[in-house]
Amino acid sequence: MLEGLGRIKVPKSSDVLAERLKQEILSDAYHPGAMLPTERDLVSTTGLSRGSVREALRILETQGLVLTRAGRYGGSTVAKPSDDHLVNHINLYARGRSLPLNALAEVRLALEPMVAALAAERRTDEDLETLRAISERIDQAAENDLDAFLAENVNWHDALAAASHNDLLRALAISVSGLMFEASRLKEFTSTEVRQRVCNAHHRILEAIEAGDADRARRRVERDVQAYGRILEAAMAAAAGPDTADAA
Amino acid sequence: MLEGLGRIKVPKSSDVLAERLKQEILSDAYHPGAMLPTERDLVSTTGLSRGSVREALRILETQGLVLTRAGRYGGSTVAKPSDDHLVNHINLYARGRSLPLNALAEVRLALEPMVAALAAERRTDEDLETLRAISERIDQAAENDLDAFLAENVNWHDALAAASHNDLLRALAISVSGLMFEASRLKEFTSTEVRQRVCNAHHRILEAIEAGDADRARRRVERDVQAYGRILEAAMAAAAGPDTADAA
DNA sequence: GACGATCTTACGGTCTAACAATTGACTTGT
DNA sequence: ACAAGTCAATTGTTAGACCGTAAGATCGTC
Repeated sequence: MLEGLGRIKVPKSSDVLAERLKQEILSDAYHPGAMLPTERDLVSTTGLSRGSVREALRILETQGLVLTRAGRYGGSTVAKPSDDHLVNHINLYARGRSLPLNALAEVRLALEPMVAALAAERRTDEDLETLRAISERIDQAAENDLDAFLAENVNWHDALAAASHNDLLRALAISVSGLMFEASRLKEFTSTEVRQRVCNAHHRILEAIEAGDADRARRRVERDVQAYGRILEAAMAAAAGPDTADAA
Repeated sequence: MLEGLGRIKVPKSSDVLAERLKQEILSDAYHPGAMLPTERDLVSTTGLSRGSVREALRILETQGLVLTRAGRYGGSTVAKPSDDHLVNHINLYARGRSLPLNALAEVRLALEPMVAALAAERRTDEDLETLRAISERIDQAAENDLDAFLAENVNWHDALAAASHNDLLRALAISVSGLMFEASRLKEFTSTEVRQRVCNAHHRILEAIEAGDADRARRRVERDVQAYGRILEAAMAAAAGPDTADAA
């Protein structure tokens, strides 16, 4: 008998087409904004049906490689995968697998200090202005408006990540922070005291970034993230049941 | 005239269906492995055509939320997004935007030390065995077999990331390391001397992980990654043109 | 000549109806 | 007991038609 023959995988036609188009797109030849052939052209050149061609294009669209518009002079254009796309996929991964909170906390502890260090080195005047404005809004909301406080807190971390001027790092940091803040909102553990500590932490971090002191910014964020993780975990344990809190 | 009415966005039927199914899937009600309705059932319950239903399912499949099999008792089942899915999307983001090498290096510098620290704390005996075996194979391949060396090097970092026992961190680390090693292969800068240094670095890191010393593992990986980044960047600068090397 | 309304047309968006391929359970034969 | 063949429900794929959209082209009016 023939050996070394595993299960024979018969790929779907749309997968094959999507893969080939993907290689074309990534292979330098296509610059962002370039037009792909129309669906009907692809039908005639590939010999596939229009349904299969459309499924292939839908795959590429989901991957963020292509953008499709209707109407005359519409069609599919090559695109750069957006930050939002990457963030969405990371969120899907995390939510779909219901990752434990401590795993998220660990990743965040890896990313955010680096974000802060780079932000201290590279922040523009505009970055600083944005951060200061958000920081003020957070201070004002800390006392009475919980929703606004949480929303602005997310904005603050977004702005900080943007100031790092590293797109990939920014997307990863935003995703992970967002997931953790979502957990915070679910647990509603944010007491007035905690909010005050968050404000103070922001002030100290912003100060280091204004001074351009990368190491200080890194250390302060590291401490802040660790503290936040501990608080959240304690809140989770308490919510799960006080009698099991010491099991870990 | 009516004001406050921006551009009216008319969503595609398949997008709407995909979004609604996605919410259902993520909303606890569905556990991985559960069956979705058949395409024709979805057609009758939604009132859409089968083509639109299939496009929606293809979106979910690309997002890794669903797995579809043909044949009787086939259909779409709920799935957890796999590591491979996430790695692919990150790679698409990085390649599609042709991120600069230093951005990748920075992210790697954030992730890998944390990987090593967690690996030192959590590695099982099996993890150690795998790492030792790969390390030996790398040593053997370092002298003569460049392809094997590069391949085993990737394996080593995969195994290290796995030993951290943090799925998200592992997926992120694998992606970024993979992208950097790809760049290494393109530039073919790996001289015998560099390879020897890589081997030594691996030995020192493995030693710290065997000892369970998280801080030492973190510091050693940090130093290693920084050194690797500098070497790669120098090689890239040299390849781009010796006269522009000092411009940075 | 300028400009707004209308027409034209090339494209994606959607639907219907069918047939092919796949696959696991069921049945049958020995 | 087991192997081969049959069956049926499901996805995979195709063909053809029509609708909706949007931007250029044309025409009419001032």
